[in-house]
Amino acid sequence: MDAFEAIAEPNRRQILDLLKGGERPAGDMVEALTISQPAVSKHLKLLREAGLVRVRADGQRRLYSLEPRELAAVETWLRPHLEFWRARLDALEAHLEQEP
Amino acid sequence: MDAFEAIAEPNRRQILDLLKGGERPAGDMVEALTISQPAVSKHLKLLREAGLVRVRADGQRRLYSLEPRELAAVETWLRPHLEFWRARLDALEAHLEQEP
DNA sequence: CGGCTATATATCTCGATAGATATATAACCG
DNA sequence: CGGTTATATATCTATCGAGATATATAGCCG
Repeated sequence: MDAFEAIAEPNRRQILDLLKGGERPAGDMVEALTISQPAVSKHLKLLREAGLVRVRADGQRRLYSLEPRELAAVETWLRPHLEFWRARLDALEAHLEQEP
Repeated sequence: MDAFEAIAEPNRRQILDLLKGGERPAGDMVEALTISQPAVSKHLKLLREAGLVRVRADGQRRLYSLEPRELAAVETWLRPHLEFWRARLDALEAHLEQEP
């Protein structure tokens, strides 16, 4: 599963949002989400395989953290579109200023 | 279907990429992609419903163009993550410069 | 009108995904 | 060791998404 599919799922985006605050044990995600522990574990596995998070063991806990490399790939696709959009907005503004 | 799910599909990303070049008839997308005409039509419908493209009729053709409003929602989610990433890269660079 | 072109919709099938419950693994603690 | 906690895996089910083929709609042209 690629990064685009990975971030298409709301629970997974929420996990990534939590990890913006720094490294966190899997249990934190289970608490924060409204789905079962195994479901969270499965999402974490997908995020790992998509290269969006890293894990390290800490006793019986697993500490997850962001691995932003693959998110950058999303941005690489998205950026030209945002630029296209900004260009159109700029053109619109210029037009409006022409006839105020 | 929201914008995140919409851009998760490669054929749909390719359609959006084509439309960066400006308004285009549905037939152009059918030519460019390797899937059937009805499959393309279905993707176009999804993109319309997701608010990512607009259509207008031109005789028997339908002209599609980008509607970037919803893509901005993706950026809104993505941007803080990219900033998190940049902060870490900057920290790494600073560290490397410390010991050259 | 009749045929042709462009596009959309209907229907079906297959594979993938998300979830749940049950169970396994494995580290810690007494 | 035995129990407890934290997390992962197995299995099953229901739903969904993407594709194909077949068909409908609708505008154009002679």
